[in-house]
Amino acid sequence: MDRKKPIRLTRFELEIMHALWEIGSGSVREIQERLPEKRRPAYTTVQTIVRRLEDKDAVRRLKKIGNAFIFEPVVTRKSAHHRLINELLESFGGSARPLMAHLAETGKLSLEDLKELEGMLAQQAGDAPRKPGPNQRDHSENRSRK
Amino acid sequence: MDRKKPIRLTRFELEIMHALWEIGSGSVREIQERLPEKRRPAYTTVQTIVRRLEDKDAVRRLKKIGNAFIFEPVVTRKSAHHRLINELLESFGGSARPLMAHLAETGKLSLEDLKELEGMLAQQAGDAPRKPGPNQRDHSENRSRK
DNA sequence: GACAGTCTACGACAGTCGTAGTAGAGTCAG
DNA sequence: CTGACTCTACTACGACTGTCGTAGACTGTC
Repeated sequence: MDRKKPIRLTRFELEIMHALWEIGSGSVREIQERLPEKRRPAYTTVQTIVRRLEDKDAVRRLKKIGNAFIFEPVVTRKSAHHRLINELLESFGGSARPLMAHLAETGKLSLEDLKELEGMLAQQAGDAPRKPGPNQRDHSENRSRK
Repeated sequence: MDRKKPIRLTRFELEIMHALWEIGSGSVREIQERLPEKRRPAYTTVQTIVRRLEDKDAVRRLKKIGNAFIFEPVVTRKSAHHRLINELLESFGGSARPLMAHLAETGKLSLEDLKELEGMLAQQAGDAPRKPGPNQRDHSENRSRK
C-alpha cells in the first residue's frame, strides 16, 4: 500500500499547500485568492502547481462543483514540516543546537517558549517510559530512510 | 562595498561548503575526498559546483599550488545557517514554536539543551536591561541586522 | 625536451521549477 | 438554444540543478 514517498515540496508548492491547509479544501480559484496579494501569480500558474502537487500525491481531487474541481491536501501540514525540519537538521550535522542557538540569538525564542518546551519534554518522558539515559539523544535518524 | 547578496545555496552546494568549512581551505580534489564515500560524485561534478560557488561569491581562489587552485569559503557557516533557518521559519509563519515542538517530539532536544538555552537568554536579557514584562519578546533589534 | 598525470575551462544534457498562454469543454442566465 | 464565462488540459520556456565528458594547459620526472 501506501508506498514510501519522500514527497518533496518546493518553496512555492509549500505556499500553495499552506493556503490549502488553511481552507481545508478548495478550488484553484480559492487557493489563488488566499495567496498574499503582493506576488500573487496568475491563475494558470497556481493551476499548474496544483497539478504538480497532484502528481506528487500531495493533494487530491475531492469532488467537482460546477465545472471546477475541489482539492484537498493529502500531505498533512505536520508531516511536511517534519520533513523540512529534518532536512534542515541534516544540513548541519543532525544537531539541534546550532538551530536553537540561532533562534535564541535572534530573539525568536522567549523564555516562556522554553518553559513550555520543558513541560512538553517532561510529559513525554512520562508518556514514553523510554529510559532516558543521561546522554540519550542519538536515536534520531532511524527509519525514514527513503 | 560588499553588496546585499542573498546568496542562495542548493543542497549540494551546501554539502560542498560544509566540506570546505571543515578543512578551512583546499583544492577540488580535497573537497571531493571529504564527501561521504557513498554518493560521492565525479571529480568534475565537484569542480562544476565549486565553479558555480565561485560565481555566487560563496568561495574564492586563495592561491595556486602546483597547477591546482586552493579555494576558501567566503560565506561563513554561520551566515549560511542563518539564512536556512530564516527561510524555514518563514515557511511556517515566522514562529519558532512549531519548530521547537517538532524537535522536542522527535527527541532531538534534551532538557539539558533547554537549560543551556535558558542560560543564554538570561544572559542576553542581562545585556539589554529592559525590564522583562510578562509579554516581552520584541527585543530583536540587536546588532547583526544586515 | 618528451611523457604521463593532474587540473582547469567549457560544453552538454536531462530533470525540476516558476511562470504563463491557448484551445476547447462545461455551465448558467436568458 | 446561445452567448458569455469559467475551468481544465496541455504546451512552452527560460533559469537552475545535478551530473559528467572532453580538450587542452601545466607540472614534474627522466
